[in-house]
Amino acid sequence: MKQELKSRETQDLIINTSFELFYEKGYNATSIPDVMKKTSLSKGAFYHHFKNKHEIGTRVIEVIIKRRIKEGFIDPLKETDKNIPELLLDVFTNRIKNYSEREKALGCPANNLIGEIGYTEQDFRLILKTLFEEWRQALINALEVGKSRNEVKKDVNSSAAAISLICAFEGVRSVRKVYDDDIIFNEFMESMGVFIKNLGV
Amino acid sequence: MKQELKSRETQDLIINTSFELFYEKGYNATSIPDVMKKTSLSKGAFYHHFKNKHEIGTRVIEVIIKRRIKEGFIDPLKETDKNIPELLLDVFTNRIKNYSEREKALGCPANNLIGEIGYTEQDFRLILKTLFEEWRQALINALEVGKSRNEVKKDVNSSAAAISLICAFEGVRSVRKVYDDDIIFNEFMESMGVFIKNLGV
DNA sequence: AGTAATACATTCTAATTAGTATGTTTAATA
DNA sequence: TATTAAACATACTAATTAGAATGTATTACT
Repeated sequence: MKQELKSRETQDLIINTSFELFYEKGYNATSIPDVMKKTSLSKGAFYHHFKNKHEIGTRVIEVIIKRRIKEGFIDPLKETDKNIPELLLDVFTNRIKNYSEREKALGCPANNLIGEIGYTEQDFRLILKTLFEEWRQALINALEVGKSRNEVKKDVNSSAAAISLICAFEGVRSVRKVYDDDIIFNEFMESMGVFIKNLGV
Repeated sequence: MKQELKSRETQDLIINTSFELFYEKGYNATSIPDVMKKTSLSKGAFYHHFKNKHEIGTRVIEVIIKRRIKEGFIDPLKETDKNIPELLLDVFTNRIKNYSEREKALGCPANNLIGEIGYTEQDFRLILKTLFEEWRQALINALEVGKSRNEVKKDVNSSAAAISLICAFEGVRSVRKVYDDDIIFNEFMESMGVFIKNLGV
């Protein structure tokens, strides 16, 4: 059992380190030696636990990126006892405003991967698609709950509003990367706030 | 003079080919041999005309990507004799709906580059920033003209609306890449249409 | 206690890379 | 026409890469 624990620990270390480097330098620009140097482990350790670079890529998406979006954007939407527009406002503006400089400068890890992979890595794309779809459904559900409680306008197209929020969010994070300052970022956040408030009755 | 013409022709071929491969596979995943194999020219030709990979990267952004955004999104905004909301609707929804399958699947070249480059390629980021800023100014200007002619609501924050349009556009193109189908894409386009119509009086 | 399997480290290979050096041919120039 | 310079091609180097092969120490199992 001690061995299994050690194995898990090492795998987690490799996955976390890979995520950090993918996030900072991009997937293609990060090599396995790069990752393993940072873990202070050997290349042998890597290939003992993972088949190849593609596998660590999928693991990073499945474990880290998925968790980040779930914890930050999907799970909070399940607190449907709260007022829905306020909940959305909190998730999409307040939370984002408090991002660290690093996170603002480096953008959204999921979005970065999407940008980097063309038609090449279809596996990555499909995992991300499932994740985005889960996110979209959570938003739709929240909006529908809001409608049923008369917190959200009945004529709001939940599906369209959901996808708008996701697109807008991914969009700012990209554009913010280019600008690397908060001026346009905050300006957009205001618009986003207006948009969300307009969903409410 | 014949020599200079040939030189220009070759450079253009290398730049165009580089763009295509960067667009399809990403900047980091594309090698100089990759590019030169596709041009049917030799590596010597590349290094005769360009200093290194970084230079072709900047040239691709400065020449191809800049041109695409200017022709597709900035120049049309200068036709301010047209009704502004209609103009925006045309640029941001109609035009995009008619994108080729390839363009929809591969996303926005500028956005892809932003996703791929972290803090690494600051030079690329700065060129793109200038381009985005030009785009934003053109949008602001169009909206202001619209206000002066009473086509756009006076209480619209032109700057915020401009950045919203850019972020939304870049956002969909990312999200569309993940989904790889037109359902959410068209749904978002509708929302975008509503947003633009709401800018009008 | 002895055997096997796991968790690595070390060493290797074969491919690919960016970039250089050195050709050769064609075109411009004096 | 002779010289020079530009437009490439060919052949190289040195580094880096993914991944395999082979070692060794530690843990689990009988």
